[in-house]
Amino acid sequence: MPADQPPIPSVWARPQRKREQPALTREHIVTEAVRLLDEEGADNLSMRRLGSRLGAGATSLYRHVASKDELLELALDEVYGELPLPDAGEWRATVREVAHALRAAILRHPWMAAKLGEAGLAYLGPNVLRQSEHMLGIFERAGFSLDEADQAVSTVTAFVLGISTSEAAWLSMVARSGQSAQEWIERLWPAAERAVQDYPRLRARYAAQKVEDTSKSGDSAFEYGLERLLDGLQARLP
Amino acid sequence: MPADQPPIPSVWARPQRKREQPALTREHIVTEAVRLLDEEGADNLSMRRLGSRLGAGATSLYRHVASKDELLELALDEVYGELPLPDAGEWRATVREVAHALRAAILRHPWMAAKLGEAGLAYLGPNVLRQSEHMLGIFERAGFSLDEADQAVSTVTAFVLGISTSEAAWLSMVARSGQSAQEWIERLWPAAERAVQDYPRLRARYAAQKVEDTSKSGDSAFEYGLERLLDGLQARLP
DNA sequence: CGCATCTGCGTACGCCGTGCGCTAAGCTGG
DNA sequence: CCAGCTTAGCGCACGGCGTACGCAGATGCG
Repeated sequence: MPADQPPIPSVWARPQRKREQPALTREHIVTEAVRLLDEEGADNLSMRRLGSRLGAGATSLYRHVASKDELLELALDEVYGELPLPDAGEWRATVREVAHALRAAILRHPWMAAKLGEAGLAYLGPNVLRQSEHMLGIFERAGFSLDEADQAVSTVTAFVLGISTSEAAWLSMVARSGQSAQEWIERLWPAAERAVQDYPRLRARYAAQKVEDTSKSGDSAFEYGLERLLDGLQARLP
Repeated sequence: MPADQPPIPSVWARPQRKREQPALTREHIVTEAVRLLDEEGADNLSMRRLGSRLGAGATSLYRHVASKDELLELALDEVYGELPLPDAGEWRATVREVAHALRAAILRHPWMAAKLGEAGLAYLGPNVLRQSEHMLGIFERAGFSLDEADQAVSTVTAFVLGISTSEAAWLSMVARSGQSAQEWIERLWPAAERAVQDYPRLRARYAAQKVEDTSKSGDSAFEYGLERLLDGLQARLP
């Protein structure tokens, strides 16, 4: 380490970065965190790594964010902000649109599912609140009481979260492995075949899924469940 | 550190623990891990802590378990083993029973929800497989094709997982805080009130929930959603 | 200009998961 | 009964983690 030089009395040599923009903003940090999570997965988000991506030290982030957990809550709410607030005529179509959008967001950001599982939905992010209010409105206008609309929203959200979580876990696993989904299936196949051999129904299912396109079968399972749910809700209306 | 003593040539002094039972078994480790998770939450499970609970060093566990992740998969499957495989007459009642049992297991072991979110359901634990096969059978006997039974199982499971995950996250948060649920609500109240004040429907909902028993309202939301889902599925049968 | 305030950072602490190589206990074949 | 091999458990060490703390420089205010 060289001895610290005497300061050079020149305007040009002076550091002079005069905080044109504060260089580190909560917003900036959160959007970069989302990027890092998307690109490298939840395991690879550390304050040090995030800091260095922003050209800053790890502990500098703590000026803008209380803890890593808080940062993750912010990231979650950020993604919720991507969701639309559609308001078409027919309630089923509207709910369908929101449900599809939520699932799409989770599949775009697979780390979301696990984090939602830890944080729950009670954490009061403004975008989450806005989305909830909006969905309550949709069901109320469809003819549900506020009480029942609340339960309906919980039900639909739970279904979307639950089914997308499984898909997201699968996506994360494949992404971590660095292989393609097809390769991963091939590799898993022998173990899976052995595991299900005592279960005739599972065996038939696995065999069928081997030849299917994985993402297509996810789509159809999602749509099937969503329609059943909407059917069940619709039956409550006069 | 004292110099190592010369060995005492007596039968009684010799260590003599002759591996009556191997003292550390995969089974033993997994059940203790579940206990630790239940008592202290997922954040407080570390290999060192688990080891010391078993009177062993942290790295000794690795003789029986490949990694912490694998241990968690084993713990998950262990809990799945608690679930019943009911086989009564009416399919709705049977599905209801399984759904309630799964939710109860998640609420008993709140760490499960988050771990399921990371691992997905594709991890081939024998107890998970048995449960899946059983549910496929229930729906098939009810009159669904195997194809549709598979989607129905996914749907019901997704709903139960999704809604229980939210409840479990809430329970974990309360447990971590060391306070009672009621105290926690009181403390959160001012912030919540401020957050929802621009959203009339949410405001009404929050106000109503303040006086309700939290676990009761969880029960009723669960039952509502489950019945709607079963209604929607039943409509597919002749 | 002087001072209070705020931002970023270096250092450090106590954890974590886990790879590696040692010891000693049991098993096996002669 | 011995020699050799397998195996369970452990101590140590490495690199990484979240984050508390206090300093240094820049900024904004009187």
